[in-house]
Amino acid sequence: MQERYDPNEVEQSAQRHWEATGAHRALEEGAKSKSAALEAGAKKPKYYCLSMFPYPSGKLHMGHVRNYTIGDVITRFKKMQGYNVLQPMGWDAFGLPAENAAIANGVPPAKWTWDNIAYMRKQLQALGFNIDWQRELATCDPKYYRWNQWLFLRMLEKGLVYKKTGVVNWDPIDQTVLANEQVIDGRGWRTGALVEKREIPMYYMNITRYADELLQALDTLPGWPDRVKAMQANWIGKSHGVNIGFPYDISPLSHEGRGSGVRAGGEGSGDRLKGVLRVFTTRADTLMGTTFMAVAAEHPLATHAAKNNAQLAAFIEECKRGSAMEAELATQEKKGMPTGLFVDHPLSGEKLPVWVGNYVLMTYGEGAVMGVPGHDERDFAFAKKYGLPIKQVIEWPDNAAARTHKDAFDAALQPWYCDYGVCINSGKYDGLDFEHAVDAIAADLGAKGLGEKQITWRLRDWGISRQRYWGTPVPIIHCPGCGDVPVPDEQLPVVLPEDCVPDGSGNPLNKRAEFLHVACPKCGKPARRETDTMDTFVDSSWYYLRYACNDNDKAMVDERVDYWLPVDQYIGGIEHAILHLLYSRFWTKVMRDLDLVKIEEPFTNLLTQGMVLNHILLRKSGAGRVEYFNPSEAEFQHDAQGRITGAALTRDGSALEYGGMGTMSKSKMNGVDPQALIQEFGADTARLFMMFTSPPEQSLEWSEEGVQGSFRFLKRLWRMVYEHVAAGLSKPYTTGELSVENKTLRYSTHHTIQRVTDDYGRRLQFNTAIAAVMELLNALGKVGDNAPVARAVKQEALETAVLLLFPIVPHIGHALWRELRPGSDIGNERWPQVDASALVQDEIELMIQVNGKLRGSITVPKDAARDAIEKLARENENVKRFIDSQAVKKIVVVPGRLVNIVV
RNA sequence: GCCGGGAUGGCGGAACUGGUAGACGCACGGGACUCAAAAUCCCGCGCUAGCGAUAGCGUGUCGGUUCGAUUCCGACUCCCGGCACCA
Repeated sequence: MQERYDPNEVEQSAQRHWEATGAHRALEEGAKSKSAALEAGAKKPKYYCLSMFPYPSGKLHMGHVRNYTIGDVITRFKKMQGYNVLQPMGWDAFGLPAENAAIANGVPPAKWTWDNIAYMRKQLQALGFNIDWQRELATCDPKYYRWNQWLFLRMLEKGLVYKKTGVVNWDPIDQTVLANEQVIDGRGWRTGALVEKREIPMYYMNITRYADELLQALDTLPGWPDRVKAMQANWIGKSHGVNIGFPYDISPLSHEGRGSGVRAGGEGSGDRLKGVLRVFTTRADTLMGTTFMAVAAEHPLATHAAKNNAQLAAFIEECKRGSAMEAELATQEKKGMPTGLFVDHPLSGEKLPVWVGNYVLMTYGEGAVMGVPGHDERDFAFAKKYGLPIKQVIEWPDNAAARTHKDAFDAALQPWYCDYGVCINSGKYDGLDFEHAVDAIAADLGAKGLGEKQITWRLRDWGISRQRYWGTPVPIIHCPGCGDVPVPDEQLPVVLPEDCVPDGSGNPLNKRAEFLHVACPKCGKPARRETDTMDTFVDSSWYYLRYACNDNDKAMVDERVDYWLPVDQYIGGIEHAILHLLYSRFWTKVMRDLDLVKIEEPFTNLLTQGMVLNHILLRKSGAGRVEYFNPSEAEFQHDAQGRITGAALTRDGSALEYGGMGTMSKSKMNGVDPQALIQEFGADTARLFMMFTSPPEQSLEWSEEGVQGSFRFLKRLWRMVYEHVAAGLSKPYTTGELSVENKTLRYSTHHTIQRVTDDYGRRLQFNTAIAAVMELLNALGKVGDNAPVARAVKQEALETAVLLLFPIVPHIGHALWRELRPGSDIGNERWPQVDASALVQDEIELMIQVNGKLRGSITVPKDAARDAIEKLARENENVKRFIDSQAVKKIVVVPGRLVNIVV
């Protein structure tokens, strides 16, 4: 055995061995691997461990390394526990960055993407993951995306895909549609032109048809983090309320009332407009407090009123230009303008002015709200600003609990409140609580045909059309005679030409005659192919199914999907908590209803890993510009307590400002290249550092010293095995008399197995598992006894440490196991078992408290009686000082833990 | 604004079900080895007082429940993430 730990040699040798033995293949039969044969043919349970596939951006970043290491640790642990494990890998290969790269470098997105995939695959292989590479897939491969098209057509047949207009960001100079991220301060990122909103026809998937099921089924996912389920529930946004109609009969004569100074005009035109303005509200109990109506800028009534009112038209344009982002809507100043139109209150008949409000969303509910400034914060702000009346119609119920709450609220001096109470100033509804008031009001509205209870969803249908090149072509042909014709199945896939080079001005497919011009599948006459492509979330909505059968060119899925699915453990970033996971759940349910899969939900357990952070160093130059620097290029300065105060650029010593910790990103220049890390310390050190520095769900702070520490630990582990082996191998301990020292080490060994098994299997907390093994090795290093029995106990401890660490650092584990057990392969070893007899302790230590404060400890036999424990505790010298002459009121004994004497 | 998450030594973090706060590691200090350095090994390390035994204080702030609270409850402060065409 070599004395020095050489990660490079160890890792290459281990990887060659795994490659040669096919150690990472996943077979459906489950009984073909060597370790399974040891089980006398017993069929293994399957375990599907999946990490979210990467976008092939060029090279791996630390977030990938972390994500895939977590998955690999779980995979290898489960494998050792006797599961038939599948861990696949693939590429989320369509998307905007490839087009941006094409614009920048003139390289076709296809070439750029495939080159990136080749490089990143090498990087992943260098990390030693237990991945079955024969199942690899890339979503930009026609063999994959043809099934996007195929399922799209099935959904079209079922009415789950439909066409309607949608709003997009339009860059008038480049004549192209922009993603939100390409719009900066309302202008195109490349051209700087003011971006317009345009309505264009798009395809939508009817996810709202599944809204209720997607919401209900969250309760069937105990293995998902609560916060992810909360985010999804919130996103789906089911709310119970009442749809209320406010009738109007608009003629020029009705333009009276409030002196707004704005006239809707149209006098003499004589058109009367009759109808009903519909709103959705969850607070129908406040209907009698309505003092105005507010509609969205896109609302038909607003459009109508603006026809002859230039000022209003201008305001509407301003609103439309504004952001549709909820965060901005919620915090921006409430602005409005009266339309000059009035509607009738459905119950009181009172005339209510209709305003256009910038805080009303056309896309939610009916695009209009009833303004109840007495009991809604936004309405209140709006009414205050424009001098609209505020009417209180809810009073706190007459009970003490509510009154306290009310008083607290009044103390904040807010003249409105929106909590639930009983109706006042509401005529016949006075005295009714929320539920009864809503029922009564809904019934009365129903009798007049002006309202009914309704359930509204925040979730909207999923618009999948993208006016881009690098994506799955939508399999539709537009025929002047036959309309939109689906591409027949036998003509699939509609292959994307791979040699296009987008230049940023429009979709290059529109310039491809051979792609564009086709014969109509129905009538055979010249027709035009759809050039929109699909949202890349389509690609990622079902890739986890395809891993099971990526070689099937006859069907989207087959019976192997029934074997492997659902995914037992899914691992990925929290940033996908809503969209990707919701769309995947939706597709699973659609495929279930098409009899393609048998599962209800795709992912049984979900782990959302935290971000990888690093120091941010910056320098502000004159004109408000900020320049960022990579921490590896600087020396840090610390204060007396060791806190970072600043840094200096290594190359010229110039001062840099410290900007704290932030997510590794290109823009902040604080990324660390995993490749450099692997080259210097090896994959095992990288993996160990990632797993040791923080638990998977929390963010991870990069630290050069931390990496050094992980490397040092592996060197130490290597040396301990080396020294043990150099002194002659031993058989691991099985039976025989043990000294106290050896018994204690053996206790540590088995206690560590217990802790680590729980950390890997139940808690998914690897940092504490590693800490536990470190403790074991610390304990081992302290044993000086070298008699044969002691060496056997040490052999057992070392073997255990290597086995327990193997899922995290497989290469060194592979090498050390060969030394400890010449001729055997750790890849065939089972997870170590706890020997219960080793965990039996003769004596235990109990802490003694007096009035809850620690005052001493006693050591007692493990089965000591309560009386004896109390007696010993009271006799402790230090304890006596605190009891003094006071009477003991009570003694609490927590078995195995402590004694608390209360005086 | 809404929703979600978080706050523990100089730092990353541990304490799983209300029971020894600070495991493990990093940084730092001291020592051994060395001509010297690196590497490695050993010891110390929450704050304050004390030579020490030990004591007081201490888990963002304020209050509550309890024999006992980092953990449970109430109010608050600050930080981070998400909020519909990036993936």
